[in-house]
Amino acid sequence: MPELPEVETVVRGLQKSVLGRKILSVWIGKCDFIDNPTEFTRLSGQKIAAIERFGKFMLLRLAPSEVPAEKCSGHATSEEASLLVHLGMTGQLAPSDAEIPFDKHTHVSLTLDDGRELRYTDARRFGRMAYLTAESLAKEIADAGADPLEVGATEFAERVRSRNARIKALLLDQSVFRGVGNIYADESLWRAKIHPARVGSKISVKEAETLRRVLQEILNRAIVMRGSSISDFLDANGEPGEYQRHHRAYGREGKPCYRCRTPIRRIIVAGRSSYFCPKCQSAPRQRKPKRHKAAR
DNA sequence: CTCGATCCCTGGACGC
DNA sequence: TGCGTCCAGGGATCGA
Repeated sequence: MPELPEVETVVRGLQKSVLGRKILSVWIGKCDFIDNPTEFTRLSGQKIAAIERFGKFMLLRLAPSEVPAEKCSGHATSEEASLLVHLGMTGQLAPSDAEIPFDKHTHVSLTLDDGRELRYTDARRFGRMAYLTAESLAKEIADAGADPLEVGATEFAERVRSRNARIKALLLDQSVFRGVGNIYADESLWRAKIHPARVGSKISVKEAETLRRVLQEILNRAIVMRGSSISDFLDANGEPGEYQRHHRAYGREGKPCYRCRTPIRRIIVAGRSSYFCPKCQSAPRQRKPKRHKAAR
């Protein structure tokens, strides 16, 4: 499942393989995951001028490809557009030789000026694509949370401690921090010894800083290892990542904690599986007064 | 504001 | 082999 490190890995691969290429034509299959499929015709003739990661999104910045100098006098129409890509759970964006047949779940294919095709393949179609004008891009950016790799101690603590939602929910909330998903949320909480059901406002400044530090360490380390391949994540070269070998909590239900050997437990927090060590990550003192649950 | 529930979607695991 | 069932999960949305 692509989170920040996986998306960063794909972006770096695409920067090497398709940056600067011109898009000659567009093919679209199923398009229920595309905001505005009819706009995709505008991709033709544009150049991939930059490729960036924004949270879990990839942003392919487009630029009108050069026109013979004498012909372009106006050039005012060039409102900079972008192609937004979210890989969802099973999305892949990678160049492919044009002769290779489409995968069963290839839904978008952009023919490039070097004969290859940049293909989007996504079995579950939990991803998202959109052709964004500068204006709609600005709105996407305005709605996003802080970049977890760049956020400072003060802002991190503020974003956590000003909320009454559980820390797990806050980490997953893309309007709080952009790019963190279930794996890296659990991994960072385990490392910081914070229970996933702790309420944000009850996290101490010290704990928040520990969490920020380990989250950044984990994300950076995972980027170096080219992400975690849990289900079917492959980078832009079709290769899996390695970070899943370093998971300490995620997916380890019943297995011994790497610190204290206590079996890792799995509970649902914020509607998501949450793996944690019941000994290292002590439960919040006061749970909400849930009548039947409290009785024992 | 925060929560849970529901939906989207398919493949993989599992039971029979 | 082939069903049926359950589960995974990011995000949108809706009602409590």
